[in-house]
Amino acid sequence: MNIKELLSAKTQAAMVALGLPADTNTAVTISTKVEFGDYQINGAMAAAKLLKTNPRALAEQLVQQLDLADMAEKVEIAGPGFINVTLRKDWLAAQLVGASQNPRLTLSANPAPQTVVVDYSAPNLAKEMHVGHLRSTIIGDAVVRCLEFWGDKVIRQNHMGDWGTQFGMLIAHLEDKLAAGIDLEQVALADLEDFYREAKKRFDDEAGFADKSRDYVVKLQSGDAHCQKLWQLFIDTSIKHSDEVYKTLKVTLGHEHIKPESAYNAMLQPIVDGLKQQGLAVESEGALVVFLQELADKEGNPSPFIVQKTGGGFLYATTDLAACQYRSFDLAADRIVIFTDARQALHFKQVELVARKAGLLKDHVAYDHCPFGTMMGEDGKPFKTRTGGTVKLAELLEEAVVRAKAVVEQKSTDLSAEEMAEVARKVGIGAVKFADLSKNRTSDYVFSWDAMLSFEGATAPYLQYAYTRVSGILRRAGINESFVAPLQLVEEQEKQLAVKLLRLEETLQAVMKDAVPNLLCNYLYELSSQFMSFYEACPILKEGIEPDLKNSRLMLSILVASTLKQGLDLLGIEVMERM
RNA sequence: GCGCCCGUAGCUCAGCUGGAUAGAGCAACGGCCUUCUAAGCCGUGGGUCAUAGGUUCGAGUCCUAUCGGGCGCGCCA
Repeated sequence: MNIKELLSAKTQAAMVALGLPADTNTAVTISTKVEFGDYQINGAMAAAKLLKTNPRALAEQLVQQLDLADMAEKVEIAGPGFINVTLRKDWLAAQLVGASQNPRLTLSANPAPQTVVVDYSAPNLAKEMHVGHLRSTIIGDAVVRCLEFWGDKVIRQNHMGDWGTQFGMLIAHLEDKLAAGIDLEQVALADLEDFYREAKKRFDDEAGFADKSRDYVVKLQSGDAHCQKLWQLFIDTSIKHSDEVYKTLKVTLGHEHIKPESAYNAMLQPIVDGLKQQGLAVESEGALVVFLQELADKEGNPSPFIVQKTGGGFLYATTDLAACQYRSFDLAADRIVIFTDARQALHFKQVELVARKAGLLKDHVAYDHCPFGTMMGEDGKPFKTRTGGTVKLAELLEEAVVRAKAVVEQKSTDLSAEEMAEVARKVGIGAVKFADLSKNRTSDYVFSWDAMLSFEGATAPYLQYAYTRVSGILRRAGINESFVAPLQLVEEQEKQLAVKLLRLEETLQAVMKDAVPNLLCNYLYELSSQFMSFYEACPILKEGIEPDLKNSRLMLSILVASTLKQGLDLLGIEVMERM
């Protein structure tokens, strides 16, 4: 059910009947104020300009053409030509029938399922995951869950960084550690950051180490068995680290989704050869470069895109072209969605241009690079800890659970110790995820321990608390999701809840189109907030409530519970019956 | 130098294809627990939407310039 689409379709038909072109913008939106009804149609004003008529008169003609009697109790023209639609309560109630018994809730069927490749998380295996990796990982995962819930075929791709030049240095260092008889997991790679720092220090200071490192990169990439073995050892251990973080975050990435940079190695030379043959790549200053006139500066100097280094080495540009080919042809993607930080925006623009020219992307395939802003410190400068390092993701998550536990112990005194630990985990992790997911993807954002670990206001615990309140009612009433009763929307709070419940599809569509889960966060917060108001204003299990009204309110509560639970699940946030 | 992103309340942020009197949360202040979980609810105060022009019936949203911040621009990823 998508009320906005329904209204838009009806408006469009009415516009065509009045002689307007079929592509006229109907401009159906949600009303900004209760006085303006539930939805408003704003298209009459722009259309009037097209027909050179009076907008108010056109609005009146439109209203006469529109047949909304079944769904609207009031259709009013206001101001210069706004059409305000107030929906009928019985119509709203009818739209919700059966939703609680349907795993898709109020969603309609997906008319054209797509194959969508989603590239997200992509940690650099040379280093431990830090807070900067949070965004790509959980935004990507939320979008993936939404697409799957909607009914698209999703192929997850974890484009792990396992093939860069720093791996020569890392395996050279690892070789020496192992030679010294040090246990791999317990000592050598327990802390990837320390390991990296040690290796870097030797690379900078120790005579001969840098040369050996460079030699090892070449050997590794050309298939030398000894280097491959050491590298594999390092990669396996490093993946274990990211696995733990994924598990804690409830991120749906597994080993089967790993498609690391190294996996494209064999495709690189043929791609570069192809670019040369097509005349796209030319030699320049010893390297092979594709010059892009589309991205030229004011003087007409084209933007260079290096696909092969002097000496023959390949770069991430080449790998990303290979990824285009693999996803478009082997995986048969209709759409490719990539989550990385905004600094790579130019790079991906170049990749798409070159891939399309070279035929590495089929024409119909959408290529969406979804950037997100840089993480800033509370001083507004790029984020660094006091020691100049980064905050490890694992540490942030641990701290979140510790802080949540303190709150839970203070507020949830009638839970067992095990229940408290479980609630603390869900609240702590949920808070971190919600804090990040609820922000607009594109702007830079400020990293703050306190903001990220806040449990009051528009936070995950607020939504989780709303869920426990509904659960409490259903538990006390002795019913579960299979309970069915007719809905009667009497109070304003009840009607508003119904409208909000029916807005799930609208919200999901917007989230999937632009890969912006913050809209789902807003939606769920508003749903919870409206439920809280309903909870305060509309008693359910108290004395003197008519049985029909009580059952109707229980029905509404079940719909809120399912939508909240499902919605939070789409964000990868867990709920609980009590807290 | 050129390019991309951003600038909304004291703070952190919403604001969907341009729409009516710009919304939340935090912080501040005032109410509400013998009645479905007070991690809550109800209310008050707080804004020249960076600045100046422009397009439009209508601009936080589109265009231009300026200021401020972040980032990117040939062999790292």
